[in-house]
This record gives sequence, C-alpha cells and structure tokens, in this order.
Amino acid sequence: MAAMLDIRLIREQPDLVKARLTTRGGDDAAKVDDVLQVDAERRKMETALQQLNAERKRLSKEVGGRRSRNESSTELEERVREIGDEIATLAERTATAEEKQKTLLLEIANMPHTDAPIGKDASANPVVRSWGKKPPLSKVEDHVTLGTKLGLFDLERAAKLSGSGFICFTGAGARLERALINFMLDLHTREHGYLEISPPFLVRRDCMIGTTQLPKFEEDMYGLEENQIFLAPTAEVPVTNFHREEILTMKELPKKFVAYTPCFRREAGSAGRETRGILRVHQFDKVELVKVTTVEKSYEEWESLVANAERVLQLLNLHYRVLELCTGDLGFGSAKTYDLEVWSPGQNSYLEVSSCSNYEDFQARRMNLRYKDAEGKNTFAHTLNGSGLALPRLFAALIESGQQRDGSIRLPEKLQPFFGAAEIR
RNA sequence: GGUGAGGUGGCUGAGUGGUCGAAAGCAGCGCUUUGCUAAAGCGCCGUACCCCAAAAGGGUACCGAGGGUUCGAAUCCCUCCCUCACCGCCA
Repeated sequence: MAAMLDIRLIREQPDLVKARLTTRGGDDAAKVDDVLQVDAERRKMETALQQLNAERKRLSKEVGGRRSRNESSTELEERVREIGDEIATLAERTATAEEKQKTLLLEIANMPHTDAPIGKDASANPVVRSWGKKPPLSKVEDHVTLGTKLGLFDLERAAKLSGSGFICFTGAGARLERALINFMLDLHTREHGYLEISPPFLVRRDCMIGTTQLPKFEEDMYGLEENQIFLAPTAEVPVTNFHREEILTMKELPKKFVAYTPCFRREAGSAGRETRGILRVHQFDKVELVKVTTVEKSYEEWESLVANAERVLQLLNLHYRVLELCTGDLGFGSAKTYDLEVWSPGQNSYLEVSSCSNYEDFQARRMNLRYKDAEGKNTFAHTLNGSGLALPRLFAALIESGQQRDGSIRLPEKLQPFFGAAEIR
C-alpha cells in the first residue's frame, strides 16, 4: 500500500511520530490516532479474510479431487459458496478500511528532521549564512519600471492573452530569460555533473501523488480532468518520478538530474498585493535540481545540492542569504529545507529563488522507488530537490542589481557570453 | 482517430479452468571438480502483506490495472492503461 510515513513506525512509536509532527503545528498528530485505529481494525479483518481464503482454497481443491473421481461434491460446493459470500462482504469491508487508511496516510505530513529548528512560522527561520553585498545604488527603480521602460516584458498584453499573473517576455527580456536558462543548465551539467532532462510538462495523477502535490494540494494545480493529467507545477514532479516503481542498484546512486521546464501554479488564494510585477505568476520558468540517493548519503548530497544552487548566484554576483526553514514553515513532504533568498533592491527585501529540500524516503515510499542496499535488501531511496534557480525573481533581482545611472542594465560578466552583450539599453 | 497483435518472475519464454507462485533457459549467489582460464555437476535464487513478543514457523495475495462469471481464474467475459505494427492526420 502506498503510504508516506511508514505504518510500522507509526504502530511501534506513535508518540515519537506525534511529537515530531506537532512541531509543524496543525493537527497531523491527531490523524496519527485515526490511522492507528483504522490500522488495527483493518488487520483484524485481513487476518480473518485470509483464513477464509485458505479454507476456500482447501475445499475447492477437494471439489476438484472428488469430481475427477466422479464422487458427489454438491454439499462441499454449497459450503464453499457460503464461504465465498462471507469473503465478499469481508473483502469489501477490508478494502474500505484499507482505502481509508491510505487516504489518512497520504494526508499526514513528513516528520521534520530532529535537527530542524523549532518554530511556528517563517519569522522563526534562522539565517544560516549570507554572501555578497547589496549593490550600492544611488537611485533605485524596481523591475517593473525597468523592464517596462526597456521593453523586456509586457505585462498588460500578457493579461490580455491569459489574464493577470502571466508574463510575456519581449526582445532583450526574452533573450535574457533564455540566456539565464542556458547559463544555469551549462553550469549544472558541465561543472556540477548533473544529467540534463527535458521532461514532459504534463504528468499523470500518480506522479503528482508521488511527489506529494496530491491529494492535499489539488486546488493549487492546473489539471485537465477529463484525462486525469496535470500541468506540472515544478520539474520536480516528472524528474523525481523518472525512476518511480523501479529498483535501482547502489552503484548507480546518487542520480543527479537537472531540468529546465515552465511551471504552472494556480496560486489560489494569493491574489492581491505581492502579485505586482513578475514575482508571483501562474507560469514561470525554472531550472530544477533533483537527486536520488542512498539513505546514508542523503544529507551530504543535500548540502552539495544547495552549494550547486548557490553557485548560480555567486557567479552572477548577486547578494543572497540562506535560511533554514523551521518546523512550522517546512513544506508538507520535507524533512529539512534551505531556502535561498536573493536581494532585490527594488523590493528592498529578499526574494525566495530556491527551496532545497530533503524528502528522505517520503516521496520514495509514495512512488515505490527503491534500491538494493549493501545487504541486497530493497530499501526506499531518499529524494532531494531544489531550484537552481527559479527565473522570474532571479530576472528581477538581476536587472535591479545591474541598473546604471543612465537607465541601462549592466550584466554580470559570466552571463555576457550567453546573452551576447554586456548590457541592455 | 482507425485496424490488428500483445502485456507472465532481473531477462527470454511455456502455460487456455483445479494439485501453478507459476515449466524451461539465461543471468546472479554458494559449494564441488580443475594448475589458471574455460567448462561441468549439485544446491539456492520474486514481491508485498498478515499471524506469532521475537526467532523458527505458518498463512494470504500478486501472471499490466480494475470489475465479472465459477465451488475454483494466469487461463473465460467486460472496462481501462500501456507497448508494438500498419493506415489516416499533423507540428
């Protein structure tokens, strides 16, 4: 049965599980008790059901034997038919209980890592480190003003095409978007050793469940219901699910993937402020890093994944800081997360451009992704992912940080070959 | 979109209503023989779940998925998914 937290762990150490879930806030701890109750009932029924099945199997063979000997078997057949009826009712009840247990399990969040800082919301996220300095600007325009003035994007016409919350890059803006994508893909493939993947953008329901977008967050996703297919909200979905239902060998781990895709999000409930410009939109480009690792190596790989994402900002010479998410702010499936926030002169604040999470075996359990460990046992892999990086906010920070007194934008040296010029004017 | 053929264990591939969790071969693991290699012989070799305090042991389910027929389904019927081939259409 697909699950998320290991039901055996829940059975054996319910108090531990509840205590760790409680650090998130919310009521997932209460769901643990519900699961335990359903689990106990389910197992009782399952045992009874198996005994009935065994009996039917035995008697049916006996029927076969008698028939081949031309002996009467009518009373036996009658008896088996009765057992069959019992099995049918019990099987139905067992299936219902199983379904209920699965539903509950799918909606319980992952346990935060024991080292994750305790806190109730984003204000309690500690800053782990920061890099670079805020650029010294005498006069600051924000990205909307800059971008509009220089013709880098056209938000009004984007709205005409698709409604609010969409970007239409134009001219040098479109070129800059493309340059950033290529710059990041080249960096991660050539210098950091990731395998580039160009996946489908539409994915099946199973995949969305695998990476935890469903069932809990369906209202945030664009779905084409008639086909039960969804627009991926992040490349994490198709890429992490790449090896779903597989058993990998230890020597092919870690798997390191990088993918550029557009990302589609309804952002339901976030209409209002904060939506000005290109900082929160329904469709945006992102370069995503994904790793599949062994249990032993996952935190080591997580740190290096974060370092790989940070490298983008360093090479672009953008000031940023690294936050660790506290338990109350941690995403549903994550055990531990670092956020990268780039400095935006125009917003006079930091913008999240990457969220790097270790899901441990939470996603792997859901997608049945395993590997043979050193003893040859099938073990759920650990999955990690992080943006490397998300484009619109990076774009905004980049043009704001590079703005010159004369209204032009100076591009970082490393990006110039990809863009084909040193500045935009 | 149409027509046809298929989906069986890590792989190949038998099996068309009962004793089949599934022949055989290959690959893998162990042992024996051998001066090494090669080869041969023998044995082992799926997953999940349940019972049991645990081990030992026992049991159930799984032959693409889900339903149905039957005393009994890998095997018969229905629906769906997927693969392959040809045709049509199309970036």
